[in-house]
Amino acid sequence: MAGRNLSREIYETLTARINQWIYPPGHRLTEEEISAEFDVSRSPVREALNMLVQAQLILKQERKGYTVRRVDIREINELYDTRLVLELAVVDQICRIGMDEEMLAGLQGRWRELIRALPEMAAEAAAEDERFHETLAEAAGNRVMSRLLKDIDRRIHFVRISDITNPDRLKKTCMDHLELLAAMGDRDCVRAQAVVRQNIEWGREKVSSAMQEALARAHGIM
Amino acid sequence: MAGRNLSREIYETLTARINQWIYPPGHRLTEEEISAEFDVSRSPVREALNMLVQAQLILKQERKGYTVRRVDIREINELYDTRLVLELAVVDQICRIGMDEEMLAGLQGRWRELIRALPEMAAEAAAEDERFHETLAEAAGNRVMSRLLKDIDRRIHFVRISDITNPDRLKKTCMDHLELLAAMGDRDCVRAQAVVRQNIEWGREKVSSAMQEALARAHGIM
DNA sequence: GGGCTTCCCATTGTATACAATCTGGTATAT
DNA sequence: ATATACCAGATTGTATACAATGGGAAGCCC
Repeated sequence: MAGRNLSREIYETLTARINQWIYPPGHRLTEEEISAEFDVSRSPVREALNMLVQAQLILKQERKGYTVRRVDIREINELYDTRLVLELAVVDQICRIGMDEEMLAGLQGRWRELIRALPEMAAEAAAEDERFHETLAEAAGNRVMSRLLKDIDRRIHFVRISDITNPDRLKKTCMDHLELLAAMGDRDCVRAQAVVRQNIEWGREKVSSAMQEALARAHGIM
Repeated sequence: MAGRNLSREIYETLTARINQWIYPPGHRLTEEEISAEFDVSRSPVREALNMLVQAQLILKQERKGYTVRRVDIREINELYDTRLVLELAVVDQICRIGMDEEMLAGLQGRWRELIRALPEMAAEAAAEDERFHETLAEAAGNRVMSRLLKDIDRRIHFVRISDITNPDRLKKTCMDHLELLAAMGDRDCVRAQAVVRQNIEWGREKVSSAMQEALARAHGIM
């Protein structure tokens, strides 16, 4: 059973399960059990679990085991605060140095497309949204911030997914993105930052309802 | 050879060696070699190396090996930019909510002590400095930012160490910290942010000279 | 019955063996 | 002389076996 990277595959599968609450918060994971399920040895499983610990998705208690991290409202708020700070900096930087015309046009095109083809495109929208923020951070010329934003997004993924799968919310997300792009095109920093602030705060308000949805979905599956 | 956590010990030893440029950028590391040196199996070594990859200190090329990451000036600048953004947010938040009187007094006391006992205290100053920024982030009530700042500090550690070991620079660091504390005590956000900005920009200017020092130190050791 | 002790089981921590893959060089054919 | 095929060494990827630890349940003493 060798060839391609097992650790990564297992990591991604487990990540998905955690995000979908198939493994709900508090769920216990053991190396033995997972290696049995995937029919691999403990070695790659162990690496996958270590990655999940690094990604802050699970908790490791030495010699005791792994558990899916409980949702901590305060922490989610801190993540939103941090994301806000970083995105404001990114947008500020872009307004300062200006955005590549081609990139701007490309993003606008894609999001206009998306808003037109709603809600069939919803599935692709999730990935597209992550790419949007990633592209912005890169446009600002700061790969470190780009990566931090990605890490933060991963940790609030289960909340954001609600924004995306719900057609109404997705529509608002599209509008926000287009307005943000327009503001940045005009290099209007104040307006751009206002959009970002509003967008993120609006997402934050949805946290508790998103959690309920996640819980319901988890129960629906089981 | 079991009992305490070998991976962590190895990780910390290797981290120190990388920061001191005992393993200079580009240096190759192999699991076999390290396990031989520490007289342990490849398992804990492998975990330690994975941690170093996560910490962005080394690079892993699948089925080829590990190398100490080369210093990338652009990346260092991005790290400084990110650190600036986060620290400004922390200070802003503290000015907004006010700082615990006791904590403020404690920090002021310690840094006045440090500045008085210069330069004998230089050794302790390094750890004290990291604790300072950590305490601030916690005072702002955002543990996520605290952790991110810590991660960033780890990655620019070899630069910061120059600021600390050099008596003149250390003195300036102390003064900056005291002024920052004073400004935050007055809840004077503008002044506090100005101090932070100045302090970080000043550190950034020292990057290239710090790198030369690190290189010289590395050669001196060898 | 309550508290203490002891033992066993679950689980991770570590060691070792084997498989797969990449790199480089060398031999061979043209 | 050059290009190609192939072999050997180095290195990580994976599997398996054993050690150590911690927790909980059962049993025992009071």
